[in-house]
Amino acid sequence: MTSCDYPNFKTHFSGLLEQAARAIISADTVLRIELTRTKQASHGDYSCNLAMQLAKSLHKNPREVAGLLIAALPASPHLEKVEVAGAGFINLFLTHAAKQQCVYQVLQGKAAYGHGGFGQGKKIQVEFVSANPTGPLHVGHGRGAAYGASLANVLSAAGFNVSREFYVNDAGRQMDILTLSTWLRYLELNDIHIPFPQNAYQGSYVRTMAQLIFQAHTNRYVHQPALLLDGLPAQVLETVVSTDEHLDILIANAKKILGQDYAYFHNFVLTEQLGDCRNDLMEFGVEFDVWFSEQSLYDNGAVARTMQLLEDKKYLYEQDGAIWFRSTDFGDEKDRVVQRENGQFTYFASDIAYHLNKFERGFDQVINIWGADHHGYIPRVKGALQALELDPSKLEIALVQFAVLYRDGKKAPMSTRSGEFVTLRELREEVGKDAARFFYVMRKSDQHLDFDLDLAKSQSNENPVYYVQYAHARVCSVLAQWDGQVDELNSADTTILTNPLELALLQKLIDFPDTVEMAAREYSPHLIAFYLRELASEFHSYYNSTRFLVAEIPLQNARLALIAAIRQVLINGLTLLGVNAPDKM
RNA sequence: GUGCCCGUAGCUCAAUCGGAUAGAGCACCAGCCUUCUAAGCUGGGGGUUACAGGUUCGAUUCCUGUCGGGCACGCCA
Repeated sequence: MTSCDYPNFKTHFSGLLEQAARAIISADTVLRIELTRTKQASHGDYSCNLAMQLAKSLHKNPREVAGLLIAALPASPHLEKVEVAGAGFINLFLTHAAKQQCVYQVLQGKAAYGHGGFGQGKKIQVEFVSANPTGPLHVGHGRGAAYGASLANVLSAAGFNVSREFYVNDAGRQMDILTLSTWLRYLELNDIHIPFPQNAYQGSYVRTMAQLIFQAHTNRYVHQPALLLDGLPAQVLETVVSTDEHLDILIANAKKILGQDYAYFHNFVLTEQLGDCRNDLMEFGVEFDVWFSEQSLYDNGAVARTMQLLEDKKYLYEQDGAIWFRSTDFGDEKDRVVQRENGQFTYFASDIAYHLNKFERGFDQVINIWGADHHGYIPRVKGALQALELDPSKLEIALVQFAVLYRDGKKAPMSTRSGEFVTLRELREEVGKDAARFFYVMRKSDQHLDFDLDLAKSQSNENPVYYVQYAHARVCSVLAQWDGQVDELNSADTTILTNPLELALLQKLIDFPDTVEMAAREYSPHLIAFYLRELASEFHSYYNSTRFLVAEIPLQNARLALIAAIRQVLINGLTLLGVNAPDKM
């Protein structure tokens, strides 16, 4: 059987219902055919509420409309029967043959089963993580990484041409603070002790970087540290409290004192942190097509050009020595500074240039995955796009709530600056990549995630990923004990598969491509995780109720074909989530 | 204070742009291994979907208000 003989049933039945509807309504009526999978077997396999939608405009009751629609419904070889039920639902029943043939679709489709053409090859960019390279990734970044990577996989499977991008904030003040922090720690190693500002980077990795530089260069970068405190009020030496101004003075002094060597420190810490980040993500199964440098937007003049564009369109003005963008023209609460009094561009300025650059690259859709704490930033970015006469609807911003950590039943503190945080690397080492990846996408991304570290570390069966992986391992075990090749199962007679458990499993396999499409449409990879749990659950029930390796060869082959197909779909789904499917557990 | 998000079983969460009797997991109770992996299965109890109104054939979903929680309100990124 070829794929054109075997349709997507949702699409197939939607088409039939549309034809039926056209026969009883006027041509200009807008139709929205909604076909949903039923929850109860007695309601058939697919259900449609079209009759209820049309009842009002036709001045007939919904059940009567449903009757008319069914009467006008073209015949289909895949349709066992159609019924009117409840308030006017049209319930469609698939033939057993249609379900049974799905096994061949899966076994022949292999890794491609579930992939579809919903995306029509459109170019879509997913930008995610984009963490400041100022320290290790923590578990909050981990969620964005897991969500973004899974979403990108899902979109790709659904037929989009996906580009995964990491925006490297290598130009900002935070990098200067990290550079300063590292130099201060380096000076300490040379027995020069300058009070370490409270709001500088406290993490031990800063000392580690200082150590590396010290080991390679001893006191080469000591210079004149006494000048570092120039311009600082005397009392800062007496107190640990430090302000932004304090840091800015230290940074400016450090640049002056170090001269060319400042660039060495800056480059060293950037390279070190970015490399660490990249390795961390790679080990987490998260890879990017593009690492986009913020600094490059300054180096190639993009920021200046973008500011000039806004200036030409009269969206910029000067006040209090700074340059402001009129974001209130586009619904923002207040106008925003793009160039500070000291001449420095803000993060927002380069971000406008970055988004202009994204649009110039010709994506049909751009998705930014941000931590939910950045939601207030959305209106100004969308406003900037409008100011540049770009279509804001092409930019989708998916907010990911931070994971809230619990340790010993209490919230664990998480702050990059204070150094009190659980890193993504620690999490991976403790619970494993698979559990972490699955755990992260078990919840809808815009919901808070309570991450119980003790539970996640427990390596017990409470980790839901084991349940799905175990189903896969069980199929592998059975097939290993059978002395045949899976390819032989393509000729199995699946019409023997008629018990309710088997029919439900067959329907579940049919659902997979629809689930992938839905996950892509809704930017919701968690649907894949839920689907996999359900498929695994139905398989485990089947496993416990039915013996596969039986004497009757046709029956055995039919059952083995089914579980081989289940295994394939488990693999395909787990792959979308970046989770391994081990043969043995 | 203003804006955005959220409130579903004891706990953590689903519920396909408004659909049929609101579903899972964990926890709890009772069962199932001389048979392909018990990291499994079967059965059971558990709900006024925060609260009060509104919209309609139908509301966990949309609107208004109240209460409770989170986040954001920088010339940080």
